[in-house]
Amino acid sequence: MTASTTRPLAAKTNSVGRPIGVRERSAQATRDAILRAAIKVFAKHGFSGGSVEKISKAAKSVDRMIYYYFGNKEGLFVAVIDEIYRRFDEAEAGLELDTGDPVGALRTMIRFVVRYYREHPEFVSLLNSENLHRGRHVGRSMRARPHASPAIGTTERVLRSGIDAGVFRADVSARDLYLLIAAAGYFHQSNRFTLSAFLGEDLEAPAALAHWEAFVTDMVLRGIAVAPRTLARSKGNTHG
Amino acid sequence: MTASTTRPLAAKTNSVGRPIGVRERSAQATRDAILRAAIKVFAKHGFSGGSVEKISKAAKSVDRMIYYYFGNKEGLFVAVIDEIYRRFDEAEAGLELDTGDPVGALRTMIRFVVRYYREHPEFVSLLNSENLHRGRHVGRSMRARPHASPAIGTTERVLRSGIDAGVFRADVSARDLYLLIAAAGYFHQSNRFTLSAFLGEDLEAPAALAHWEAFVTDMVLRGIAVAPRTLARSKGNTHG
Amino acid sequence: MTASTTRPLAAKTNSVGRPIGVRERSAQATRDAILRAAIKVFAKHGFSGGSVEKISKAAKSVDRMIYYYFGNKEGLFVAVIDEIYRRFDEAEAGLELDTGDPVGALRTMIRFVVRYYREHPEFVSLLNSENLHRGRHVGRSMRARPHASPAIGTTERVLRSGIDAGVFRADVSARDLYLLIAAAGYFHQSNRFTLSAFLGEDLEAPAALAHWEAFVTDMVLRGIAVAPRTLARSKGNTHG
Amino acid sequence: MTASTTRPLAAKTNSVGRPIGVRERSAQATRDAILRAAIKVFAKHGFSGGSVEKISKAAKSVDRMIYYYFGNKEGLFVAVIDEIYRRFDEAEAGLELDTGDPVGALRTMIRFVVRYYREHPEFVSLLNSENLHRGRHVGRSMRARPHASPAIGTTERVLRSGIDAGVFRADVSARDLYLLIAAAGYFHQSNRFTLSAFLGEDLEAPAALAHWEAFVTDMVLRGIAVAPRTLARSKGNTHG
DNA sequence: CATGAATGAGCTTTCATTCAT
DNA sequence: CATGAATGAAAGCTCATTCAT
Repeated sequence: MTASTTRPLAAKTNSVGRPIGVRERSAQATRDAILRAAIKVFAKHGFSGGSVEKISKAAKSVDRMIYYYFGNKEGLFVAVIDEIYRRFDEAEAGLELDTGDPVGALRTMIRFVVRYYREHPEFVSLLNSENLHRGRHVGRSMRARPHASPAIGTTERVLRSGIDAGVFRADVSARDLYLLIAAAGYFHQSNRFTLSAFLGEDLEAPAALAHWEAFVTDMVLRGIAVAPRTLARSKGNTHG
Repeated sequence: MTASTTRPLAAKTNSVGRPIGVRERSAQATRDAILRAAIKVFAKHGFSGGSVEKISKAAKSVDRMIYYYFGNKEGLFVAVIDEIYRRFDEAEAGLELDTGDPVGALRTMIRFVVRYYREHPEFVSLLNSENLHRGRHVGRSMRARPHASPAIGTTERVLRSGIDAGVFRADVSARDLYLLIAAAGYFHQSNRFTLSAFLGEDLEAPAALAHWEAFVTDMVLRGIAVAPRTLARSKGNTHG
Repeated sequence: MTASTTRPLAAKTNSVGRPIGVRERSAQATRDAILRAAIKVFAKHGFSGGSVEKISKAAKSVDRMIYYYFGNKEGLFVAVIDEIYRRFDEAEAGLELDTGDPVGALRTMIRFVVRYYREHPEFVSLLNSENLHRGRHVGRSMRARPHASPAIGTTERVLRSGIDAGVFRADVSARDLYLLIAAAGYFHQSNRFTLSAFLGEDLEAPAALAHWEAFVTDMVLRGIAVAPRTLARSKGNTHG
Repeated sequence: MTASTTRPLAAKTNSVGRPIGVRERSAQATRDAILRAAIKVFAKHGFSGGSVEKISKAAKSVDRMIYYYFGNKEGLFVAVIDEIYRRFDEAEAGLELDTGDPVGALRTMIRFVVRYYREHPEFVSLLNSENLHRGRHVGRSMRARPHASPAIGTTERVLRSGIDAGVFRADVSARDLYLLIAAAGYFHQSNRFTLSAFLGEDLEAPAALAHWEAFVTDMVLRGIAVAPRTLARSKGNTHG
């Protein structure tokens, strides 16, 4: 079909060449397809770079449907942020932690976080986009959400079990602990490209990930272990 | 090594060494103004969102000059990435570390990194943008740069002095150590908006920063301290 | 065969055959106005010189609509080429030729070609533009078109009738004959400005056209006439 | 050299990377290089599409020099038109024609014209550009030139020798004859792309050219041959 | 419920050209 | 004689969005 047909080129569908199943698709399916496409596109190009057209094309729908279901581009982005948090919470809820083994449970926890970021690069990328926009959208979707994150609750339980068992220090907050774990996993994934250039090695290699996971686990466990003698609190306390 | 790496913006001679005339200095000033404006605008809006017009306006110049000096938007972004790395390296080089006091030196190092990110949000934001684009630009400016970063070199020296003094473990690499410190500082700054919503508290408050810096310092120092008894290596080794 | 080839601009139904509403007719009208304006503007300024803005203004529309209906400037040019060929074929199809009078029919044919070029300078100019661009666009619209042109088919019929009547040579191909006629008409029109300067006379004057038409007709008829003695085949054959 | 150097990217030369010989080149050599480059670029892209930058780059010089030597883009185009006519006249002047053999001389003449166009596509293309612009530039360069073209003078001599020898008709003007020959050669070359699509065969193939040259020669010679009985002058005079 | 048509503002980039030595 | 710096205008094109059924 050439440019000289009656139908405009920019139209995504027409009565002859419409992508299969668009009309037949239920409303919910269309909405879902758009949401999924938006996650991909926004993750790849950012909020500004992810155009409405790219998304509608990726969803095999048309621009107009985005406005129909999400109001506007920003509304769609809010839905995207909401959805990726939902997915993360869902995955986290599936974690099986043995509180009878606090160290093992913490290892599992660390492994989960580090790997979740790695396996869901769109989560990391989208959070970066959201932070670029100063959290403008997250406020809108988080309002209905309990402020304390489930993940911190989980960390809290693990930490407490360790304290109770006498293997973890009592003066560490779950919040701080979780943030440090998240930071380690997040940074390694989020900055993998600049770091790879910076370090001259490929952080995406599986071995690099395994090494990092082991290192982080080691450092965190040492950091919260009950220490026979406190070394680090003040400068020069144990030596000299 | 590129020209802007070796020659700071304030350079007073041109590439042939001839003393600069009025016109030429204004040329350099125009270029510098554009670069500085670009850093601000790209940091605030990302690469896609940071329009050429916004930049030229902020630089009190015109669009055309950006193409004259940097070829295109992407060339400007490359120059921006180059410049922010240069600034970081420069700041890092100014660090005065007493290798006679390894713990103190490491504290200083951590404080520097955490605070640099906090005080240079554009650095963090721009690195995020660059990673969104899969490091497309960093390769162009980093190619001539020695792979090992100065910061890791510094970390290496501090770490070694501690090992020599018998206070730091010998089985930790400077690379890993530096990455963990960077991760902690970076994540706290980069994700401050989503984390603030997530945690229901303002991570930008000075107290929040001080708390985080103290926590990270504590955890890192404990993590690399020589431990009388190894606790964390394998699950349930000392306590079961 | 493309839509605009089969369906003239005045088509009153859309591609699904549904009678058109007010809005849809206006859509078709917009598209037609753009196409007509594009023919004029591209003919006058060439492809590069014919700006999208000039066209949209001439069509009393806006730039954006050109992209809506034709994708981009090149797509519009493809549609233009398509349309002018369609018009030529249409005009040619309207020719009434008496095969009972081969010489007369050929005269008519020559007159038609020479005058069509003269009366449709945009056709000539646009073909020149298309050839400047190495036929990049014609391929896109011609692919579905039968390779032999209708005009050559017509020439073939006239030629054969003359051969059958014993007045035209049998060893001349319709293709070559048509090309020579076209060349004569085309060149006189296409190069009228440089030729006018070159010859010091105005080729656009009606008398100049009439003279040229007569000369070409005479030369062509002599060229294909059955000759009692072959004169021109080889150098010095009959007259030495 | 990266974008962050002091020198602008858009500059074509600088003190380090200047193309060899630019400064050392004599003024005349620079002018010639620009003129040659302009011929190529204008021939390929037309007047509008041939940008000053493309030309200066192709000439391994800088934009500014074009203004220095030719005033502006239009002045350069005038010089280009002037130059290609000069070259054609020069080539034509080199033709050796035996007036003792009028038919052979005319064959040579036809061969020269057809082949010159083929071997100098830039000539054809540039004349098309000039005609697109309604001969705006040719007037400026032709003013000093004698109006009658050398080629027509040559044709005149050949024609007269044939008339004197009794082999060519006396009622054909050199002007008309030359125009027909030129038309045939020009059209075949100029429109080779659209014709190739139109006819479904490649007019650029050497065989196609040879065939065309033979056909044109045959038709022209038949057309101007003294005919024992006039056939073509008026409709139906010899038949029926 | 769904969609074709339309749009104004903005985007990045290139244009031919002049300024000021 | 030659050239680096600068520039306003315009180029082609994409943007998110609304209109009108």
